[in-house]
Amino acid sequence: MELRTLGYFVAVAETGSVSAAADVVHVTQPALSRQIRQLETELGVELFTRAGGRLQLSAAGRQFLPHAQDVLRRADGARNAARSYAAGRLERITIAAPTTTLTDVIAPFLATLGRDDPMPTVSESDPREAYDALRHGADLAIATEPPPARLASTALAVLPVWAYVRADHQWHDRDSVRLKDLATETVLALTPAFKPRQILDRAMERAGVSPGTVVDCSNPQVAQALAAAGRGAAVVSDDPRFGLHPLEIVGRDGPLRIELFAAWEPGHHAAETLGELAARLRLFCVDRYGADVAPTG
Amino acid sequence: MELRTLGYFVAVAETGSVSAAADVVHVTQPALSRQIRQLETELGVELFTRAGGRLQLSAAGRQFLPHAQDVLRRADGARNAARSYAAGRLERITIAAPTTTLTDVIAPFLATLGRDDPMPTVSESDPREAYDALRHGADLAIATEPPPARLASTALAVLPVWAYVRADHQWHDRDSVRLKDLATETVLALTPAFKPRQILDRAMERAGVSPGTVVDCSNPQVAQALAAAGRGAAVVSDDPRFGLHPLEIVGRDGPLRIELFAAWEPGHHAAETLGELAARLRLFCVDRYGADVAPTG
DNA sequence: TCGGGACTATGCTCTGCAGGCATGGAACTG
DNA sequence: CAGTTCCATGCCTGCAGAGCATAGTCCCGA
Repeated sequence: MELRTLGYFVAVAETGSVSAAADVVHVTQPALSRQIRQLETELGVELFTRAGGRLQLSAAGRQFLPHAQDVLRRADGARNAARSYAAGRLERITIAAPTTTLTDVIAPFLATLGRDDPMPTVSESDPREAYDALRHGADLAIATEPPPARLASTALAVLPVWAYVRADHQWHDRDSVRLKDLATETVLALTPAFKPRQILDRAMERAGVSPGTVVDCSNPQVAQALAAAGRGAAVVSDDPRFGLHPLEIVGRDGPLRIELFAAWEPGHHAAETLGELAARLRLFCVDRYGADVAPTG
Repeated sequence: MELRTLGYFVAVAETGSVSAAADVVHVTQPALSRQIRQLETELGVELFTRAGGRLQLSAAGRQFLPHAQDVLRRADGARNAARSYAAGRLERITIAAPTTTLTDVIAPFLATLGRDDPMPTVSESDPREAYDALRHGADLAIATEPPPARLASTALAVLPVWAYVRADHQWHDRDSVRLKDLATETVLALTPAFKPRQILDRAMERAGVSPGTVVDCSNPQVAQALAAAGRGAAVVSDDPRFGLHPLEIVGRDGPLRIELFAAWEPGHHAAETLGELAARLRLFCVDRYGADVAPTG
């Protein structure tokens, strides 16, 4: 049973005769006649009754017909899908990103996608391995490391690393805090696996500031919750919760910032679409986070 | 693109290598390698990336994979369906019957079918052509004529032809009426296309009774409605409506009766199932109409 | 750095099957 | 009864698909 054979069967069933169907499928009547018989033998079912030199769809054939038509339709669908991939279309897109980026940036961005856009799937990835995800099912990778040169990429945004304190904190009327001042407060930092923590550590090291009390939080929400409880300053890059007051953290080279990049395989069949999507994501970041966008292309 | 080819693609995609897939689909690695390339050429899409001697599903391939799997699954479904037809199973059944039988007998019977029974479709047919319907899509035909010998068949029931009169009619305390008495009342009969009318006409002729006033009604409900309006006696075989009072009509050879038969093609792939269904329909008629069942097999 | 192993691609060959042509046979039609 | 229409069968051919042998490529470990 092959698609060709099924097509023959459907043609004969629909035209009502082998001769007529032969015209439709562009083979000769004898070839078609044989194929139909072979199909019947293979399936073990009489699809047609041969009453009086003519062919007539049998009861079994009537039941089988919709199955055959269905398979052919699906096959057509698959072919068309392939054609659309060849044309650079993307039906579904898998986006790999670290957790924080996923919830704060990607998720709200996905909400802006329209019906014509690919159906998105997201895959949480370790920030260090985000670009590797492109080799294992992801179409677009978002990460905080600059992507390797071999990938096509766009810089999406430069986001501040915030120090969040309670509204009644002594810093509640300030917009920013210097690193060495921050070191005097209990720092509710993330574990070193998180980018904001790495940035904080590096900035402290470069500024020669020795950290004061640091509490490792496994999760930005926890850090913020502790800050809301007045237990210190949460250093994260998330959006603020619990009515916390945000402060920029000023280091030796200016405010602490975390970069965001989108990257994809340049050989991806829909590389163009991916580029457009990345550009839209960048604009989305501009809208959402103001002018803090990297000019790099 | 054939089912075989799609199977090859899925095997390679799922095993992750041509060599491994070759074992699965029982062809040699070179043959498989070529088939995959041909499929890619035909579809115009790179399904795999050939990075470093190894094959890796490309983004387009990842999108295409579910399509291919779907087609294969459906094809399997079709094959299984065919197998079940070969085993005499029936997924859907089309029952042809005249209108009255359809609403009064078949419809309530269908309500008793279970989930394992075939999904029924009914087709209203002219009583004279019911058996011809077997040649044009019907699996089971119900009719009032005895079926031709070449068909497999069962007698289902013998139903009375009723004379329905209003509850305040002069006959309201009688169970039956004789033909010649009926001829003194206005007879609300069906058009001659309906079996009850034919039976009435033949019985009158045989009894040598000349009919009195006869009103042709195109439809049993109309006849009953007129009877309910006190315009005469409705002669039909339907169930009573409007609280009408039923009378058996006694002719020369006893009460007027209408027979009901089920017939099907003896060569039908599910002839056995059809026979069982007909037997159940017969039992259903017993339950519904009492002992008025023909003993014929 | 080199050799072995694992994998894919390609050249060559062969076989089986699909399809074409010619023809026979059956049934309906006028 | 001849003509037409349709399906089946025999025979032949060409091609696609599959096998075998082998070359090329990459990775890994000694």
